[in-house]
Amino acid sequence: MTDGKAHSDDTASRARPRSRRTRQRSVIQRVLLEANRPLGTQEILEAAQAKAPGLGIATVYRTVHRMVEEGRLVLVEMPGEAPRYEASGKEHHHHFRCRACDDVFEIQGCPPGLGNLAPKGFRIEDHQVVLYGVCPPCTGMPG
Amino acid sequence: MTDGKAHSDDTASRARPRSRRTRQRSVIQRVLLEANRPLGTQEILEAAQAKAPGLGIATVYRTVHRMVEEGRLVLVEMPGEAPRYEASGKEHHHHFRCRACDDVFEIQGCPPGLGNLAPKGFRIEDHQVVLYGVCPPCTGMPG
DNA sequence: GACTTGACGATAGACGAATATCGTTTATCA
DNA sequence: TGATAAACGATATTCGTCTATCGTCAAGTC
Repeated sequence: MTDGKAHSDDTASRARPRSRRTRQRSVIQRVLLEANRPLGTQEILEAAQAKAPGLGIATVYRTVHRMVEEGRLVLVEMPGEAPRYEASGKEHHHHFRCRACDDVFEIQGCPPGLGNLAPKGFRIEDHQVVLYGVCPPCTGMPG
Repeated sequence: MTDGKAHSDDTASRARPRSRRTRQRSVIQRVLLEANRPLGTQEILEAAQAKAPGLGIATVYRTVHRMVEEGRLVLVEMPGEAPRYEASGKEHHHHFRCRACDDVFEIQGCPPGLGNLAPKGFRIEDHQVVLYGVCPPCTGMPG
């Protein structure tokens, strides 16, 4: 570090260059925050390009990383798949992955007794539950 | 395809060439079947090389794939990590991942009520539970 | 409107995991 | 024991994901 906190704009993290509000950035943010499910980079790219033609994959990565750093986005990893991202600040929840459309949905709630699963000696700090099956649209049922 | 099934050796799967019992193969199999936890390809390689110096990574992949095809091994995927493999035929179980040593352990049992987690309309076919924390050796406790 | 520089798009490169290739070794069996 | 081809080790190649680079564009500011 050089002179550290220069004057004011010195929030929690480091003094990052003042960010600009661009069309691409707001589109990507809107896509992510309005989706009620975790999206992968390719999904984000396609959804964003619908609203901002020409938008490139590098911008998706740049924006996603920035949002994660800012704490507005959370990384969601499903076994054997590329990372997805979802809006942060939600209540504790898990995910459901549809085997028909490959989309991932949020599942509220949490099975009880998870803390007692591991035998004595294991210190459990966290957990993750993934459900697999078919989502309502793919079963032909309404939401 | 040419003439299809030629004469006899036409079991359930395709007619695979008669397999040979080599030192490398038995070492890898033993490593996997004796480990009571899922192993990654690198782990397998290192463990196997201890008993069969010079053993190469290609042989690990070859053997693992063969064992999966044969149904003797099961693919275990943890979020955001490379595949692991464990002996098949075990009872339904889940996994615990130690954040200190990165090893993955089997956890017997299964939290109740998983089938009721998803809202109406979702057809749940399967599930996976991953626990994170610190394993007994890493906490300094005995097994 | 002009300037500064953060952000953009395109794309080459890095990276780790997995596969394909190929000459050599060796298990198997007549 | 000798012939045959499965299996081997080494390594080049591929693959998907992500990062770095760079010339251009445009948001923010005076």
